[in-house]
Parts: sequence; C-alpha cells; structure tokens
Amino acid sequence: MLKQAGSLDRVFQALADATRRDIVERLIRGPASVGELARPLAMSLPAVMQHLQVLEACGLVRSEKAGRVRTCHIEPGVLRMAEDWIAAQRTAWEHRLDHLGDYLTEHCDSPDQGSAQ
Amino acid sequence: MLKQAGSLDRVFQALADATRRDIVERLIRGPASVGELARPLAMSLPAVMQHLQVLEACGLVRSEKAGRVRTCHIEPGVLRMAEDWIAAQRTAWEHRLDHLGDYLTEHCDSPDQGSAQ
DNA sequence: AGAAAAGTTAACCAAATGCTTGACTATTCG
DNA sequence: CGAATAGTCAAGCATTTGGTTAACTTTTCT
Repeated sequence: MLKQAGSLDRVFQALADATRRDIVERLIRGPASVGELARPLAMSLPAVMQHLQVLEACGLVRSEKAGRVRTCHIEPGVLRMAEDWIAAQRTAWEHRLDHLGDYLTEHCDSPDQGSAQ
Repeated sequence: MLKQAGSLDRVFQALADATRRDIVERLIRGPASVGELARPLAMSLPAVMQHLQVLEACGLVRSEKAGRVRTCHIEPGVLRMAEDWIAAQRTAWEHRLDHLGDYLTEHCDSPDQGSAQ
C-alpha cells in the first residue's frame, strides 16, 4: 500500500469546504460550465474559479475550454483514493475488534471483567 | 439525507493533514496516551495537542484523563460519515453512467461513437 | 465595428492553520 | 518534601485560505 500523503492531503483539503463539495455534487450529475457552477453559489465568479483550481489541483475535476466557455467534469478516481483510505481504517478497526474479542475469550471467560474506573 | 455541512467540513479538514491521519492510523490499532502519540511525530508536544483538539472537535477521537495521563481512542462513527458522503457521490456517478448508457443505446445504435481525443 | 457574455488575472484583506517557545499545573516517585 | 513526569495554557509568528473588487482578454452576437 503506497503512501501518497501529499495527494490525500490535497483531496481531503478540497473536500473540507462545503462550496467545493457542492461543486462536486453538481458535477457528479454531469459536466457544467464555470458560470453554471457559479450561479447558485452566492459568491463572486473569481471565488468560484479559485475553488475550481483547488479541485483541479487535486485531480478531482478536469476541464477544457471551447470557445469562451470552460466545461468542467468530475474525475472519480481520486474520490476513490480518499474513500479507500477511510475504508482501510474502518477495516483495521474491525479487525482490531475481532482480535480483541479473541484475546478476551482466551484469557478470561468472566463476562463482566474490565477496567473499573 | 440530512445535510450536516459543518460536520463534514470538520471531518475532512481533520483528515486533510498527514500528521492527523498518522494519529488516526495509530489510534485505530488501539488507545494511546498523548506522549505515545507524540513520540514518533517530529514536533513539539503542544503541536500534537492542537492536532488532538482538532480530532476531538470533529468527534474522530475521544479522550479521558486518569491521573496525569490522558488516554485517547478513536471514535469510528464519524469516519463512517465521511466515507458515506464519498460513497454516495461514487454511487451517483455510477448511476449517471448507467442512464447515460441507456440514453446512448436508445438514441444511437452505432457502437464506436464517442469523443475522439 | 461595437456591445454583451464568459472567463481570467492581479492585488488586496481578514481569518484560520500549524507550528514554536516559555511558563505553569498536576501527579507520581524516591 | 522535592524532583521528575505528563500534560496544558498562552503568546507570537509565518503561511495558507477564502473571499473581495477592478481591470482585462476572448469569443460571440447584431
């Protein structure tokens, strides 16, 4: 399992903003121009552009310009990478619970034993 | 599906830092004290404390102090929430591809049609 | 040609982040 | 008691982030 700390940094950072998640949710339904993305967003066009740059920098979004309109679309691979990291943690957590169960049943059968606080 | 934008903000923000992901990965294997978490981390103890505060603020980590040592443990529920958001996007993406396929096969049978790059 | 539309660039600003050092508070041990 | 241990608090500081406005460049439409 390769460590791409920088990549994960950027993806999670990109997803850490509600506006950018809105853009992702919009783009998941299909491609959109910068203006279409900006219209429902209660902020200036340059602000949206900066969010778009963050999303492109981490590979979540790709865009091409045709004429005077730039069309953006999602790139689902990077989303998977983030999901995989989280899933790996959850899996490890469940494994730990399993082994903890083994340990407890092997070393003490009494059901109400624990660290008394 | 309720929108808890603030929560997701905080969780993804927390995961957007490699140090904090290291702490999560460590804590997934089992509880640890602040000092144990700090030891491999190439930064001062207060810095680790601040990361811990971020992780606690978003609910990823819980801790209790006994005597002079504070023991931290993971809280996997919040991790699930983040995973679920990403999974929902991926699911929506796959649905879109399905319907797009329907549309294409209904409206044009020619098999080798696509955007030639 | 000239005006409207779509996007882009640059400069600036306030707030948040991620660290540091130094001082301080509890606990525990000899 | 006094010293070591474990953690905490408080400033301070450099950088990043998320937004603004104003000016500018390309298309495209009439």
